[in-house]
Amino acid sequence: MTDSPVVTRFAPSPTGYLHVGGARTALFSWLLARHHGGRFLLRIEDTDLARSTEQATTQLLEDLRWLGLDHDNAKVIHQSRRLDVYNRIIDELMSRGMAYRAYETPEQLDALRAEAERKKQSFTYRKGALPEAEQRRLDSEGCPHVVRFAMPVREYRFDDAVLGKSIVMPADEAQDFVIRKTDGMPTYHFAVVVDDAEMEISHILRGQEHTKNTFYHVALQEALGYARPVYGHLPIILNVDGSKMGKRDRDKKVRHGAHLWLKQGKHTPSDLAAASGLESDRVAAWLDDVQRQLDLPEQAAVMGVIGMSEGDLPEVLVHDFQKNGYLPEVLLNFLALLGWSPGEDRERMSVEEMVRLFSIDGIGKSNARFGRDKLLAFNTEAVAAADAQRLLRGFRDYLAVNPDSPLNQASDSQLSQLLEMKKGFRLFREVDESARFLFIPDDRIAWSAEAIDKVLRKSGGQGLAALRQMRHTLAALGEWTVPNIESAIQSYCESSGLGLGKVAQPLRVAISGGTISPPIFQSLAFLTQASALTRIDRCLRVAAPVSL
RNA sequence: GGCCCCGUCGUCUAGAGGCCUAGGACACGGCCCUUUCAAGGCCGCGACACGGGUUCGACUCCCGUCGGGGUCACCA
Repeated sequence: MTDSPVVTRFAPSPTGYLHVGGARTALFSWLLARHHGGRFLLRIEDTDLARSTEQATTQLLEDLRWLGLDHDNAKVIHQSRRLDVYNRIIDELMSRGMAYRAYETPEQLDALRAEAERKKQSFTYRKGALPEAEQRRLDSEGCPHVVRFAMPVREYRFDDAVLGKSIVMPADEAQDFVIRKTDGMPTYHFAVVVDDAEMEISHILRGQEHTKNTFYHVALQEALGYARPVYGHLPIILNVDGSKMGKRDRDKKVRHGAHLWLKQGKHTPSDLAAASGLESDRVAAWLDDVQRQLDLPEQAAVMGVIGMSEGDLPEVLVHDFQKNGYLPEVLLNFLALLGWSPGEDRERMSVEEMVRLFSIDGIGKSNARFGRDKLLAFNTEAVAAADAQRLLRGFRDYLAVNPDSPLNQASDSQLSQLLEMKKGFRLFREVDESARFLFIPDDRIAWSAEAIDKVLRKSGGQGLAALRQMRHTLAALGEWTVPNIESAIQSYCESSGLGLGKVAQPLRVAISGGTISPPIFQSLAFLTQASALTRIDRCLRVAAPVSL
C-alpha cells in the first residue's frame, strides 16, 4: 500500500460536445479520486488550433457540471496557454541531443510511408536519414520544421492497471515521434507528459485508443526524469450494432429522415434549404455525401422542417441525454456499469455508493455496447423514487436546454403538479410533450386528423355524440375541481352505459388535440372551465362541420 | 495487412478449478390491472465462440482457430 495521494485528471480536447465515452472516462477518473479522497483535475487539451473552439470548452464544462463531476482545480488548465513551458523543455531536450529539428514535408512523409507499405514494412521514423552537414545547413536557414524526440531504441513496457498485465512494445517499433509541430504547438504526446508530471497525476485512466501512445509517453518521462503514473486503458463503448459510436450516427439519421421527406413530399433539396434557412449548395452537398455533417444549429433547423424531434435521434452526447430528460445521476450509474461492476448483483447505485465501491479491479476488459433500453428503465425507476424537489430541479434542468417548450412559462408548483399527474413517466421529455397543450392558448390547439377520425368519427360518430353530451354536463358543473369533474363524468358513464374509455378519449382529443395526455380529470381541472368548454366547442366544429 | 487487446443469455454483466442443473439486470413472450401514454403484479424464454490439451474435475489454466475491437498523423 502506498500512501501517496491519488490524483487523477480528465483532459478532453475541446472539439465538440462531451460524448458518452468521454463522460465515462471522466466518471471513472472522478470516482477513483473521490474513492481515495484524492484530487480530480481538469485540463483542456487545445493544442490543435484548427479544431479547438472556445464554445466547445464552455459546453464541456457545462456538461461536466450537469453530471456533477466536479474538479478540484479552481483554474482549469489550458495547454494553449503554456507554450513557454513546453518550449523551454523542448529546448532543453534539444541541447541534450534528445530532440532535433526535422524538415520533411507532410508530402515527403506520405511518400515514405507509401513506400514502406509497398514493401510490406512498417514505417518508423528514425534520426540519421539526413547527413550531419545537411542537417546543420537546414537548421541555420530556419526552414519550417517540426521537432522530433530521439526515442531510445529499445523495448518498452508498462503495467496496465485495467488489463492487469504488462504490455510490451518491441524495440523495432520505437520511433522519433514529433513533439513540436510546424506551427510551434506541442503535440499531444509532449504536452500530456509534461502536464501530467507537473500536475502530479498519479493515475491515468483513458480510452484504449491510447494504449500504444503510452510507450511514447513512458520514453519521454524517462528522458525528462518524471515519475511514471499508473496507467489503465478503458475498453471502448460501441453502438448496439457493434459499430463505433459517434456523433455521425445522429447526422446519419437526420439525413435519412431528410431523404424520406424529399421523397414523400416530392420536395427538392433547395426546398429543404429554403424552408430551413440554409444555403442550398450546402444542403445539397450534405444530402449527397455521407462524409459531410451539419453543425448543431443547422441540424436543428433541418429537423424542424422535416418534422423530426430530438427524441427520434440516438443520444450520443451528454447534452442529448439532458435534452431528452434523463437524470444525470442515472446516466452516471448506467455509464459506470458499462465496463465496471462492483461485483455480486449490485446495479442500482447512488453516486455516493459508486464512490464507496469503486475500484480499478472492477473495470472490465472487453468492449461494451451502448444499449439505451436499460438506461431508460433505470431512469424510469429513479424518477419514480425521487422526491418532489429532485424532480423539479431535474425538470428545470431539462427545460433549460429545451427553450422552445411552452412549459418554460410554468411556475414551480405547476411543474410539480404535472410531474405528479404523470407519475410513472420515463423521461422529462414525455411529461413536457404530453402536457404542452395545457400551456398553449385555446385557439392554438391543432387537432390531429388521425385522432379525430379514430376517436370521434369512427363507429358512426359515437365519440362525437358522447363529447356533445359531456359538453353540457361539464358546462353545468358548479365548482371546477377534480372530484366534481370526476363524479360528473362517472355518473354520465353509468347513465349512458358507456365505459370510461369511450368518454375519456373523446374528451382527451377535444382538449389536447391528440390521444395522449395526463389523466383526463386532472387535465380538465388544470385548464379553466371556460377554456375546456372552448376547446370542446372548437373541436366539435372541426370534427363535425356539417352537422353544426 | 503488421502489431496489440478482448471473447458468459439479444444487451450490460456476476463468476478468480469443484459453491454452476451458470446468478442478476434490461430487452423479449404470455397473463393480469388500466380513461390515453406510462407505471405496476405474476409467469416464462434465454449464454460459457469453436477445437485441442492440463487436471480426478474446467466458464475458470495453456495452445490453436474463428470472431470483435484498437492502432499504425505535424488529431487528441
